[in-house]
Amino acid sequence: MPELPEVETVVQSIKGHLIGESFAEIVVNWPKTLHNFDKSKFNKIVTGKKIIDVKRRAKYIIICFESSLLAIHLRMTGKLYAVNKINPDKKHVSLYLKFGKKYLIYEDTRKFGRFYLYNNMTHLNNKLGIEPLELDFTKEWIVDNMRQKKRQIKALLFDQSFICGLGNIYIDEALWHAKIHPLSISNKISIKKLHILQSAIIKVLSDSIELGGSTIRDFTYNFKYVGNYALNLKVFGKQGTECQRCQTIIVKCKVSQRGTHYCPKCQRR
DNA sequence: CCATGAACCTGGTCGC
DNA sequence: TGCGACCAGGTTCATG
Repeated sequence: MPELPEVETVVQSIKGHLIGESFAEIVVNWPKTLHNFDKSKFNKIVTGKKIIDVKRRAKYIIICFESSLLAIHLRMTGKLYAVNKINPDKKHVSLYLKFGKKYLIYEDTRKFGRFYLYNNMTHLNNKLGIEPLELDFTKEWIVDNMRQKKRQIKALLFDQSFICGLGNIYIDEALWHAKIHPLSISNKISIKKLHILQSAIIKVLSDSIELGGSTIRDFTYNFKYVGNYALNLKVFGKQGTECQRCQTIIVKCKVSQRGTHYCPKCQRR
């Protein structure tokens, strides 16, 4: 489920349920989900503590308490949602948390997702890069920082310590908008294209948030959540179809070990 | 510093 | 219908 817009969508959908409440119990079915703590540490530090905020940092969902926080990363298939009743037929429920009369369910088919427990944001802030939807992500920033690196642009955009929140879908989309080949080397891209890339990243992410994220395949959210941004995708999953700008057939290849979609005519190397 | 490949997991799809 | 190969929105670690 997880790039910035999808994570933001999750945060907005659970926030109202959680603020002001506190967790009464944790039930863990897949212990590895708890990355740097266990059930007894959770009970000491989190149980009974008031939830004062729920927010997003990069692709992490952050549940804040007075003097600690839970950071949740959905990785590939994690889903986090609030319900009034447990559904015992659900497969892949890695863990759930009871709060008030409700439950916060964490479901994860592939079991890659992780929960982290920290005192504050320092650890995450130290390893995460700039937030693309914050005001300091400017045209000057992207030009300065791309010039200092000498890397394949797609790999660089994947790097969460550089710009955070982008993933395979929105990288391909942003590069198409800016007419940049995914293998272009960061310090050789024209200033003009970098400027377009900066606005394309912001546009692609914020448009998607507005539409509730992209729901590819069957990743609907707790029945009521269906992201509609998939309708706006220009290249992701469009291999074999015509480019909307020049009618050339979109191709798919591998970059950074990931399926990569681009227009061979608009996006020259 | 940078690129590549493997590992972590399960399920869906495609070709034979 | 069955089976193997390959694919999937992410991150981290080891290796060259």
